[in-house]
Amino acid sequence: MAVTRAVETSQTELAPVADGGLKAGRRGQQVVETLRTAIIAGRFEPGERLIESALSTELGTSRGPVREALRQLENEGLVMSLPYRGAVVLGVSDEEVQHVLIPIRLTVERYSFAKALETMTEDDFAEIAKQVWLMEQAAKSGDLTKAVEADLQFHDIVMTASGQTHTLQIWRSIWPRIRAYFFRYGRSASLEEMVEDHRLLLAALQTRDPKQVMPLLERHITVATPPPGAKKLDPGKKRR
Amino acid sequence: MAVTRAVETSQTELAPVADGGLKAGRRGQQVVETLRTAIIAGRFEPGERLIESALSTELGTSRGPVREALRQLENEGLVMSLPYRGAVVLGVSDEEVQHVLIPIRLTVERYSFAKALETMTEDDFAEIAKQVWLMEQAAKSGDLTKAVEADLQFHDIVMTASGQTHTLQIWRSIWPRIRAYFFRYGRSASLEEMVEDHRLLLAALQTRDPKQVMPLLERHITVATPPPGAKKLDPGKKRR
DNA sequence: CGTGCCCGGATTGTCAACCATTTTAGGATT
DNA sequence: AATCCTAAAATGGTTGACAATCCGGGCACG
Repeated sequence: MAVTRAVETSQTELAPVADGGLKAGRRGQQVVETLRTAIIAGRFEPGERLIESALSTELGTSRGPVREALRQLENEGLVMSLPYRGAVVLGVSDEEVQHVLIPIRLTVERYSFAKALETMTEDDFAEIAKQVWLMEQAAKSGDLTKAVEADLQFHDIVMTASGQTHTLQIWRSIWPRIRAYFFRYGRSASLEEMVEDHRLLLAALQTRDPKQVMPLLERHITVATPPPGAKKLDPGKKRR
Repeated sequence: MAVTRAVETSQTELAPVADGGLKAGRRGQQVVETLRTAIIAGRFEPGERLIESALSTELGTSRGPVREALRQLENEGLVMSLPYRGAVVLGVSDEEVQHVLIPIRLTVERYSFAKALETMTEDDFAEIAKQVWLMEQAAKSGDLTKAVEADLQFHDIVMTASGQTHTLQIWRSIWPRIRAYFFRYGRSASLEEMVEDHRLLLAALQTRDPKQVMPLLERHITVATPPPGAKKLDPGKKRR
């Protein structure tokens, strides 16, 4: 009873999200995280269809949360959904990453970090230090996923601290595609470099001096941009 | 049976969306448009709560489409929703408009217009010309709403023609807040100026020469930026 | 032999009724 | 006056059923 696929057969298994009972919280959010992780990790190919009923039985929920999750993923640019045709996984072109996603990330992070310099508390710094430490551990054991998670948290903490609603919201809708891109094609710099970047950033943040922070930040964001060689995969689009 | 309000009593009436029977299509999408228009036009105050059940009865649909609509509006930055607390209308700070939203709009439109120069067909130009004409008519009769709608379509057509999925998606998530901002505080330039801008832009596009287009585009986007004097309104946010 | 039409299965969109979970606002108690 | 408690309000999720739409394949026709 193979699920219908639009591209290839890459039989992806998803663990139910309803079990355990330990991790509470809204089902829908867990569905989002499960699917997002799966897509970013490349467990779904671009072009592949995501069928609501299939996902809901696989994840052990009803269609409601799955529908909401798909909408969320659509806003994160990981899928595109067409009326009565459902959601398909999207790819990202090299060009859009370079010319649009990275510049936007630069814009939001520059603004947010500048704001955060004025508002961050000692607790915030401590929380960030924790993420740096986690990143170090992950780097030592070569756990890319954990390192990336810490990276993510690092930036999320700073941007949350800046208290800029829209900026944060936009950032959260941008990063998943960038991550997906770097996961699909050769990744960015080495894990060690990544840790070092963040260690320096934390130190700079503590000085609360924009002149210290901004160069590091800009370098950190723009450096992780490997040479092209990417194909796009960006299924069907019609006129308006 | 006044609806519960969090800020003031601004008794807003919404026409049902289910009637008529002429305009078909997914209910949910119509709900989105109704609410978006209402918010942008300022018929809901920032801080005001949007209650699913109230909206669904007012609009004549079930809660399902309303829920999806609220999610969509959340991605457009018009509302923010917190777990078990529902959706609240958001304001936009002057600063975020200047330092984040406008720069992002610049990024996506520059890229998209450049791409479109290579791909636009005669039909596209014709469709754009139609919007310019509609804008002229609206300007003559002083119909701001219609003029803005044509403006919107103008840019949407070009960006759709460019075929850049993510860029288009991001643009659609950005413009509503910018519109809301300009509607709330004194608007941008005059309608005549707006028409002239687009007329020139269309002519420039037809030359397919980036050197002709870009200066006009950048001026068009950045010019509409009235002096500050804005308050923010950006209800409750906690730590992560 | 190709072309176009029609049909039925698959999938999304919507509805309705219901219960669980959580927040919130009063009210009672101390 | 402050605290705790309770009940109403609202959201989150479930189920089951339809309606609307898309898509692929078979069939008749040129």
